[in-house]
Amino acid sequence: MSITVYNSLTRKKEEFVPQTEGKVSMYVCGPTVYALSHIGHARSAISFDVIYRYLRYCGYDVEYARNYTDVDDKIIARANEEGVASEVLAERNIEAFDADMAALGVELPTKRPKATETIGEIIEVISSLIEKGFAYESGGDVFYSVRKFEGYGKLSGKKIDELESGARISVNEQKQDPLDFALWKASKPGEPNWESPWGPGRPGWHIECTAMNIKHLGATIDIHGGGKDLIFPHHENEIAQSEAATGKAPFARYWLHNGFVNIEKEKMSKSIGNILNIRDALGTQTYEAIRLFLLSNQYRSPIDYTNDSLKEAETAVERFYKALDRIETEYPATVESKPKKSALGKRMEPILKAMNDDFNTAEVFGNIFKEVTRANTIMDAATKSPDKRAATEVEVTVIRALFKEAGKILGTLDRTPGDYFDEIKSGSGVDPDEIEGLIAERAEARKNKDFARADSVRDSLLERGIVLEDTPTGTIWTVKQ
RNA sequence: GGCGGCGUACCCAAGUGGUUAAGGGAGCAGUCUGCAAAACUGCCAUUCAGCGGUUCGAAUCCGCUCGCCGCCUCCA
Repeated sequence: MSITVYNSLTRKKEEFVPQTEGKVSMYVCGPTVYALSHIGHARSAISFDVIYRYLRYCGYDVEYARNYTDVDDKIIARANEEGVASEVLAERNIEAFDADMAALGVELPTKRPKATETIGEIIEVISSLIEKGFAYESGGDVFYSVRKFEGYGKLSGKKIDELESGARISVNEQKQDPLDFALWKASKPGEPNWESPWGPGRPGWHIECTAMNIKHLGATIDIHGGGKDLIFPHHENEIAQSEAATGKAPFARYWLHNGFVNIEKEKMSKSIGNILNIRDALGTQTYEAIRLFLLSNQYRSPIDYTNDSLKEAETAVERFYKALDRIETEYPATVESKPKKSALGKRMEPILKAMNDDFNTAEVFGNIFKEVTRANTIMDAATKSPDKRAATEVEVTVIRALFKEAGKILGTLDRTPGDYFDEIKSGSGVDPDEIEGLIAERAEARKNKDFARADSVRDSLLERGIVLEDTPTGTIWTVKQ
């Protein structure tokens, strides 16, 4: 079975064949660290995290680089507003980003280069572009001459002449052509700067990705990812820089782009003031629910983040963990025993088939929840007819193993039920001892057939969002969000 | 204006040429329960924005119409 991916460059699904058998090189544009990361960064990171996880699951040796752009106009502007050095601001936001990613269950890429650690390579690439006639120096700045690169526009489908007629490009006297973009910017007083053949300055926006790609992954990489908005101009310019500098095409063999996250049907933007930071989102729901929600949509489609849809996702996560908890409680042997490989393989087939089709995680969840229903159904049947217990144990062993496999791929539904429910309970701020005490009181009342008293305990707990469930093995409680 | 995309049930959403159109949430009814909750069962799109066309056969391909969105400027 092979993986099929939608390639933005060709605008169609293609079979994924890495340039070196068994190995994959992948680069994803990371954040420009001028502020806290928002839910859109989370979507990009999680989408490519799942791709990274799945490629390794399929046995590939994956070199995965995700950069930090830590020198940039916005960082400088923000640092000036706050009255701190731009290095300090950048470092602080890198730490925050790393913490957010960890909280979302995003695995660490194999490489996490910073632009400021790549200045030497950036200068080399720019020098080579000047030598080859693709770039020119002008008053301490260096610009890329867009018209010199024949394939300009091939990723975004734009034509240079049409871009030219668009009046929105600012005119800069230093440029030979308004479409040319900066590779190197001469520094103004007080700005971070590095020595270069063109005087002190700093890199332009697109060149750092080219340099980091070449340095860490080589002239031609397998997968290049990022948000859809980066297609133009960022990725278009990366192609122009990289292919011109190395003389090798394609720069990236497969271009993958994730869709945007809207908030309550509106685009996130500073002017609307509806930017949802990752840490705020994590304050109201678990990482499992956030990931399940984001991965319930095809990664290329836009997605609408609403309070209701996140609540629904959390309910679905709860349903999953309840079933897993029931399997492990009623069939404790499943925790230790392993299913037959062939049986698990057969059950995994639809999930792998979905993943192989451009990482269709939504369909994977469909399969997981089908298995949830099936597990509950056969366990119900075995409770009624104990002679079915042995066969049921074999089946739920397979299902539990399937859940674990899927959890590894998706990075959600991958904890123990205990850990999940503990987080929900501790996040609610209620005192477990108090609840347990009330449950004991209610149990006593029920034993004495004092149902009025038992129900009043239950009702008062329900008002606080605590739901009691009487099971054969005792009363359990959960917190409703 | 140029380029790209979307429109599937009450809501979210998968399915992109061929058995009964996944799954989640909500709702209704039943089983279970002291009553609940949870779980299970059944019901909930003869139909996929509309209209034409191609085909033995289309939600899936083509054309047109309507509606919505993104990019073209910093942006994940």
